[in-house]
Amino acid sequence: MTSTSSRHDEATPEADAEPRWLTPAQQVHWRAYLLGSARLNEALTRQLEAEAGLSLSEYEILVRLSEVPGRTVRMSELADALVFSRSRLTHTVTRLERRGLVERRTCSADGRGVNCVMTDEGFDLLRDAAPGHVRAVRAHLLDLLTDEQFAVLGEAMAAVVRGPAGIEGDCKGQPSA
Amino acid sequence: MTSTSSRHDEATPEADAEPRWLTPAQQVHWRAYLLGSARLNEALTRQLEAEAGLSLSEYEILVRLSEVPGRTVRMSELADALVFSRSRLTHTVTRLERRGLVERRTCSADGRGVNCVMTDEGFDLLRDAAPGHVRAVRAHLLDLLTDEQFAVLGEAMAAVVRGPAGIEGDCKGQPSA
DNA sequence: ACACGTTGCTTGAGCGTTCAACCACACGGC
DNA sequence: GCCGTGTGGTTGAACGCTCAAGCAACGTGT
Repeated sequence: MTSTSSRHDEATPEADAEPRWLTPAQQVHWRAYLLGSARLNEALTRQLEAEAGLSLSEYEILVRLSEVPGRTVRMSELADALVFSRSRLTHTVTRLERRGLVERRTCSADGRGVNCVMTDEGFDLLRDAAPGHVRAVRAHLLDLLTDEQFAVLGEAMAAVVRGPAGIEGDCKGQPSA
Repeated sequence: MTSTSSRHDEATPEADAEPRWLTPAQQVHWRAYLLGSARLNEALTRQLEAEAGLSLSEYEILVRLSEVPGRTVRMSELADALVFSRSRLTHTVTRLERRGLVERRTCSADGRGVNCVMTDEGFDLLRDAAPGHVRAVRAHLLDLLTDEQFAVLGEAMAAVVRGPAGIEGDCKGQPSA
């Protein structure tokens, strides 16, 4: 998928300074990445859904909230930290709020701002959900890799996060938008 | 996100043979993975959408079709190869068909089967779309990594695809379902 | 004090994926 | 021949995300 190769249009004559296709080896790795990341995502999503009734996004929000004193974070900060669009965060928090895991509180000191506060229920749910999630991460990723491999993977993805060197259009902050 | 750490519940007394949390280093890598894969996906999705009006799923289907003689693949094979649910494939192919990029043809030799055939239009579109996609893959992934790193990444993800050693519940075939 | 642009968040429509039925054909036993 | 089971594929509702529009409060200039 998402290829990159072509049996129809081999290496083009134009100087191969900017190669049009991937080498076979690159293709194999690229496809492995696509497949693997899809599978991993799916496995974690299912596990969380089954054991805690949470989506990954919801889980990430709860985790973030649990990490700060007061379990309170402003919507915009939350969105930036998780690299969610504001709209996405609004929708997801609305769902969490309906379930009583989180509360909205208008921000003193800035009438526009909204603070997202984790309730005790939310905290308890996260506490119960976390071990299973960690187990899943281990089972589907960590335990399958050597420490070496995992470290390289982490560094590689960190490079991806940093993004292409000179870009202006789609670098950081809001998911490009 | 998706943590794995806890400032509230340190190492539990129970033999730490099965550690409950990730080490700080592991956390860093894990978060990098989550962020990076999200970003990469987004970048590629946007690029394809903008330049060819295709989603990644649609693109993958076209690629697969373009790779076989006759540009014809049975729905179920397509689903297995791409690791799409059957339903997802049906919907996506329906959209592609409406745009004239693909045709459905009932399968001789098995009345239930349906063959998915790429039209010339579909092929032309893919041909036009591919270079831009490859460029994006390079810009957002390949060019940011050393060959070493990319190779390790590929192998690591291949291990993920293979999955946990002894599982019966959710290994291959249909996305677990 | 007031208009203006900006920032923070929400809203609703549209789209793609999932899930749970569901139909249609194939293959086996009888 | 005819049921029953299994397989291939489709359908429609629910759900989550995106996008574009909207509203409300801040801040600045005049």
